[in-house]
Amino acid sequence: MNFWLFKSEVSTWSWDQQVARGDAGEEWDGVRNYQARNHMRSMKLGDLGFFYHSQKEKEIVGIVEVIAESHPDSTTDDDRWDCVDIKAVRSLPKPVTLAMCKENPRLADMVLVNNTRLSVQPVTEDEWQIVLELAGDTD
DNA sequence: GCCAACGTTGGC
DNA sequence: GCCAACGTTGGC
Repeated sequence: MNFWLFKSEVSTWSWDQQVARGDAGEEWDGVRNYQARNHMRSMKLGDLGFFYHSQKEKEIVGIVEVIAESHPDSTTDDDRWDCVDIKAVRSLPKPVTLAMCKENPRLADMVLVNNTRLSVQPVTEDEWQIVLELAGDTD
C-alpha cells in the first residue's frame, strides 16, 4: 500500500465534484508532467491519496482511493500521457492547511512543502498518519 | 499581481 | 547535448 497526494485547483476540479462522482470516480486526466505521470504509473489498485486544493484554499480536504491503474489519458492523443482513476473515500473532519504542514517539524520533508509545483506526489506512511492526526481523522 | 521555482522547447 | 528563452504553477 502506498500513499499519494493529488493537487487540484478548485476552479478546475474540486473536491465537491470528486465527491459527487461517488464510487464511479473520475479519471485524473490533464497531467502533462513526467514526474507526476511516473507517480501515477506506479500506483496500485487500492492505494490511498490526499486531495489537495491549491492556490486559494491551500489545504488537504479529503481522501481518495485509486480505482483504476495507469491507462492512456483520454483527453489527449499523445501517448506519452497516462493517468489513473480515483474516487472520493471521505472528507477530512478538519482540512489540513499548507501552513500547518509547514509548521510541523515532522512534515519538513513532505513533498508538498518542498516542491510546490508537483501536482501528483508520493506521501510517506509517517506523513500520512501525521496529516490524519492533524485532520482529527482518528479512525 | 508579482515573482520564484521549475519544466519544456528549440536553436546551435 | 548544452543552454537560453519561454511558459506555467502556485505561494505569498
